[in-house]
Amino acid sequence: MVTKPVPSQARSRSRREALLRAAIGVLAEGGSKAVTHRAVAARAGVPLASTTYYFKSIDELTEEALRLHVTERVAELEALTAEAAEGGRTVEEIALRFADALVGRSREAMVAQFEVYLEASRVPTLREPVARALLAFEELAARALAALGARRPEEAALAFVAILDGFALHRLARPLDPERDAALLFDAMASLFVAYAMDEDEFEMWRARFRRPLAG
Amino acid sequence: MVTKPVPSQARSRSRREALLRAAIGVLAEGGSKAVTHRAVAARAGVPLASTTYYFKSIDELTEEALRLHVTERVAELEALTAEAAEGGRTVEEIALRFADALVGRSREAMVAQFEVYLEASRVPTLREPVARALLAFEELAARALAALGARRPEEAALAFVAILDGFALHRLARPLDPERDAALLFDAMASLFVAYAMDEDEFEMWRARFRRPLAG
DNA sequence: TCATAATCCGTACATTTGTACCAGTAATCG
DNA sequence: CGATTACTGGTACAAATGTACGGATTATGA
Repeated sequence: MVTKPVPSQARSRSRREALLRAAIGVLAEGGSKAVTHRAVAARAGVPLASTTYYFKSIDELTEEALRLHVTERVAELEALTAEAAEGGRTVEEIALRFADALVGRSREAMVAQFEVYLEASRVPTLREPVARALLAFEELAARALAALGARRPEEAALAFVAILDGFALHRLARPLDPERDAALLFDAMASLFVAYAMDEDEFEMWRARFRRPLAG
Repeated sequence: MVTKPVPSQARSRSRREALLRAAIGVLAEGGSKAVTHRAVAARAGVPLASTTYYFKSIDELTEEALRLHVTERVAELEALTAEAAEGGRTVEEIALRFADALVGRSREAMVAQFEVYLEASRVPTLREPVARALLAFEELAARALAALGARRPEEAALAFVAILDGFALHRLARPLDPERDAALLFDAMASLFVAYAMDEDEFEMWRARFRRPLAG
């Protein structure tokens, strides 16, 4: 049994998946130190031995769970991208949908996503799916920005995704009033829209104001 | 020995601190599951028993290490805030210093900071120092923005800190070319500056462009 | 200087955890 | 239907880990 094949029986496949989802849940609740065979098995409602039957080690289980999580994220986002491309919506609407898809998830899902980011900085195998996920996020933003004639839409897209993740991370670390938080995020997104929609000359003109020294 | 007092001897205090710093290092390298008594003691170069002598449990050790980390961060930032308030600098210079202080740290320090954010979403004791740290970051940004006559400087500051942390998080998860990354971040910060420096009316005028529907 | 408290550190031990084992059951395929 | 394979799940056990213990050493203060 050098490499474990994908289970052939339906019930078995669903068990395997249940284990992966349980692992995400445990991770979000208690952090990576809480992800043990026993905790995952208990949450998935399967016997302990199932975990070692389906996965070579606990690390492999965790890693595959994280991969599944980002892969599903990408699929969602790709569906949304296709929908946005149909046209007939305002940028603001798209921005809201976009923010919601990226950052309007359950606390659990957001914690898991950020755990993936951090884990990717340590585990090379996770970098590729994480990079794909970020790219999918950015592509959606870039598409909307390009349709608007924004300056450097691909680069602006990086800024959008960054500010969304930044807000989400801060919200986890320091919860604010949800309505205020949403309003602030929306305002920040609108601001980015405005600045990136200018052409280079216009932008440079505004920017010159910030090259002057400040009075203390 | 219900509560452990602060050590009275100098050597002892420095050992205790060495343990806390070692814990941060271990955490950044291997995640929270790597933070064990033995790993921390080995990294700090002290015997295993020191860890239980100074700390009631491994969780307490971890938590205090994280608290120390954010507290030091706040102190750095407060020093920088004072320096920025002296005047005679351009906003761009301040922005660069600000970005550097927040996000230009070692990979290790950044990973640790984000681990704190996630841990704060689970451990209530961490919320207060994390909130103080975020506030310190935001205050520095708000001060510069206010000096510039920016619209709603406190709210704009939230956006700045969010975009900085977002970029930093993405950089960890998916390293880009460092020069390109820095240029993108700088451009994004400049864009936010521009948008938040407009007055409400001007901003609304620009924003109207984004209320129109998009062509697919 | 002496007594008392603080600190040190090797070691022991119970608990938790990862992982292997294997007898049994269910599915699959010829 | 029979045999072969896939899966199940209880249990065992070695390794890692958290934590306690207690005697040796060092600082502190009267």
